[in-house]
Amino acid sequence: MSDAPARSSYRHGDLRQALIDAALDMARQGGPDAVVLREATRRAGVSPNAAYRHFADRRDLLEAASASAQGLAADAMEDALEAVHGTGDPAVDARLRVGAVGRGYLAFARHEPGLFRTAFTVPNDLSRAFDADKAGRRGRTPFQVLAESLDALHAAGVLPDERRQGAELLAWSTVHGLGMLALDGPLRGLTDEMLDGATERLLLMVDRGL
Amino acid sequence: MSDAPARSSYRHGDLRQALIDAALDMARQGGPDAVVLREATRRAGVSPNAAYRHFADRRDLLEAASASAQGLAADAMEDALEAVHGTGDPAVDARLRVGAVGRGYLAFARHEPGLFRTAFTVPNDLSRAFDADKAGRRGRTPFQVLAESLDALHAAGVLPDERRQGAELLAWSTVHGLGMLALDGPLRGLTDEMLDGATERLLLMVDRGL
DNA sequence: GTGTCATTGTGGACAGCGTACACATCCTTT
DNA sequence: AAAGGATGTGTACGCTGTCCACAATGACAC
Repeated sequence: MSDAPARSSYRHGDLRQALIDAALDMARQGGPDAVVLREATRRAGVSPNAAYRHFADRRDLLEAASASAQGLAADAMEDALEAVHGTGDPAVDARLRVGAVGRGYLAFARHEPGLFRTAFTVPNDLSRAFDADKAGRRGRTPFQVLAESLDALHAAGVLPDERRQGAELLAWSTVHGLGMLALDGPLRGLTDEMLDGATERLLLMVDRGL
Repeated sequence: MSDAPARSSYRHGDLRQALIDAALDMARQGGPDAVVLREATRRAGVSPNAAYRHFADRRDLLEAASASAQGLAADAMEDALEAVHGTGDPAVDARLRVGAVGRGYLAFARHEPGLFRTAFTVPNDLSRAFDADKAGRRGRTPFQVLAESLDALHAAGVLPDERRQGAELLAWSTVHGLGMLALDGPLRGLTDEMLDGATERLLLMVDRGL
């Protein structure tokens, strides 16, 4: 538990990113409420007020951390997507991919509950769902990953025209609800098996009901 | 903005309930994070530490407020249920009622966002989903209202045996997800019409997909 | 180089929070 | 009337987010 790395120069280098990293780390453990500005500056080896040169206030820092967390969520979704083995049948593949997106989302919720809540629980409207700072390693935000998988479903003829619009809402709501209920909500303490079962049934319902 | 009612006696009367009411009021405006213990004691006209005679800590107070909020959510669901006009056909009626439960849940989310988040976002596992302090005016908790409407669906023969178990998870996840996304999540700022549309499509999907 | 200046850091201060500890007041029971 | 538990008060502590004035730094014009 030594002090901070004691930067050599007066300037820090990249304080903004260091603060976001620290915030992300706290968020990982305790969710958005666990993000405390002073502690972030402490970890960066800097005085509390230094943070205000990079963020308007705590909320602002939290939003930056939330954006990063969304990027990590996107990565989890891309992971799941890459794990899909194509069958050659475009319609089947498109459906498999939509399912994978949902599975990836829920995997992220389960493996990184703190980050999940930080990503999707901090106010943040749709108009900014495409900001680059929310993108994962492949350059897509979670919303984009979902939307494009639905586009493919549409292109493959599985999802009829009149049901394409707003399909994001349905799909997202469903998996998001399970994630939230299983995390803080009344569904905590479900065994992994029960969650797996619920996940598959949910995805089946979406597949049929979209 | 006068001071507190200045209770006549040294004892308060029912401080516990007064604190819960104050907490509920704060939660109504700003959700769980807006519940501050000291402010609650101020509103009750009592010193900060008095709260500790009735609650272990802030979290404990918040949980009591959450339980009350769940009772109010149950009321909204019962309201929606009472608004259903029976058709005489048990199967149709059962389906209508399940839909009404979902609609009531989402109506509560929209009309009382702060209370909704207080009710369903504060950790709280299933094992305590039947506690009396979470019940509404008709004595049922939100979970019970849902579960019993699904029982009816099952009894009417609409929901086959093998799909009855865990059906709560599916139904609840779906509406809860929409509620959360529309509140703090990335779906804020949707117009009422869009929300209404999404709600109905979602309920339709559940009706078909359960 | 030297002077100027915006940028990015520090230090000290303040109010508000949750909570601990010691003490005061009241109600009930004997 | 005395005792004792329940419920309230007072004071205090460390922590938080944030404000203000000031200091160090690096970039650029001359």
